[in-house]
Amino acid sequence: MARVKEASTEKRILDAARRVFIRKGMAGARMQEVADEAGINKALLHYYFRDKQRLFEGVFKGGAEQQFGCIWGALKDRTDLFDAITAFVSAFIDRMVEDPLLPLFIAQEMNRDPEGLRAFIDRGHMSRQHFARLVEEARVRGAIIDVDARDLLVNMMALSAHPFIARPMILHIHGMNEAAYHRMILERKRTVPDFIIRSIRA
Amino acid sequence: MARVKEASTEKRILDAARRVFIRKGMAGARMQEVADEAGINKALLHYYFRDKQRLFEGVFKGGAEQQFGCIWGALKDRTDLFDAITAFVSAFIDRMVEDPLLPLFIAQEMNRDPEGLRAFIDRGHMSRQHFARLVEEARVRGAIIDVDARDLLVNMMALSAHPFIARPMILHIHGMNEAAYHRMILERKRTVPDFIIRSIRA
DNA sequence: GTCTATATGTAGATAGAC
DNA sequence: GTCTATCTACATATAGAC
Repeated sequence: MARVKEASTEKRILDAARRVFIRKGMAGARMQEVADEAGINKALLHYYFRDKQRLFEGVFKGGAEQQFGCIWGALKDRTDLFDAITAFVSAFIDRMVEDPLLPLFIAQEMNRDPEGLRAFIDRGHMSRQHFARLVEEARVRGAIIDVDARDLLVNMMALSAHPFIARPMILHIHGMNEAAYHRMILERKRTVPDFIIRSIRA
Repeated sequence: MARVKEASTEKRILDAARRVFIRKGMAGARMQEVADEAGINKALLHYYFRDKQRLFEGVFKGGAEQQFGCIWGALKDRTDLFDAITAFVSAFIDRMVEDPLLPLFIAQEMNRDPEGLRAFIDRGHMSRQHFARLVEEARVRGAIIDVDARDLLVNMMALSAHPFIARPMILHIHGMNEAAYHRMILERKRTVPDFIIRSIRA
């Protein structure tokens, strides 16, 4: 038992399916591609997960905490709005660097089936309430101008997520190569919070 | 000839295909659905456009001017950076209200085939150069802090496009109904330029 | 040009041997 | 549990009548 175990077949299927679904979306994903990427055979997918839909759910249901927990979590511990904004954007970008296609995938699938990935999102509810309180508190003590907390959160998510969603467009428009793009992304962990804070500071 | 003509079959196919492709993406779109929506029969699609790929190209090749011309055009005529930002965001949002699924579709398809929609994007090249000059000019005369024009443009596009791309998520996260969402979108024609300008003003 | 009917290809799903 | 072989369903594409 001291021997390092190979990842179980089920685990390898889930990992492979996750990559393929995120890369191609539900409609574009092929069971064959998942099988190939898991190093097994198509029939075995159906043995573990009855059909494509269930495989999809097996991958993404209940994975919300793992996917976004760290991002919403970054908000939770903060007592200062500006710190919260900085931590959120930084955590968001860090997470997306690991899985650059995730935001596009989620946008795609939520559009196809708004109920489907609801669990994906719900987990941050407490954190969002906390964030709204930080905004209100900062407004009361005159640290920021009068802004809508929901609008602000939309802007934070937009500025964090969009460079990943629009990656091919940005590469093309600005004639960037991989390295330049990656540099821009990393710099945005600093420039985006600055951008946001400058615009709301009283 | 004074009689009002029905839209030609080819035109109706293109219109229907456009709607279906934007709604479902290339992978998710079905020829049958296009045929139904055009009020004709599947075989006729193949008569006019040899296959699905060519239909897709027939819809989206060369349509760049129509799709984005008005947005880049909004930049072109401006001599003041702040006016340019306001006009761009406003034009972008107006355009997206007409076709709310367009930004998600483009992100999706550019990811699938980065070459495919290149023509879609290229048209704004002159406008982007003009925009970079406006940024530089504003910086020289001390109207704004030192910002990277490319980053700024990314932020403008992010703040304009993301609410459309993430619509289902925003509805869900903030517990909005259609009306509230629509109100927020329209208000963003004002709040987003304010947000941007505040953050770069010297 | 437009239709009905049909062929072809591909992907999801099952049967059954090992 | 894992494989090969096969079935079924569906989507794209074509043939041919009108």
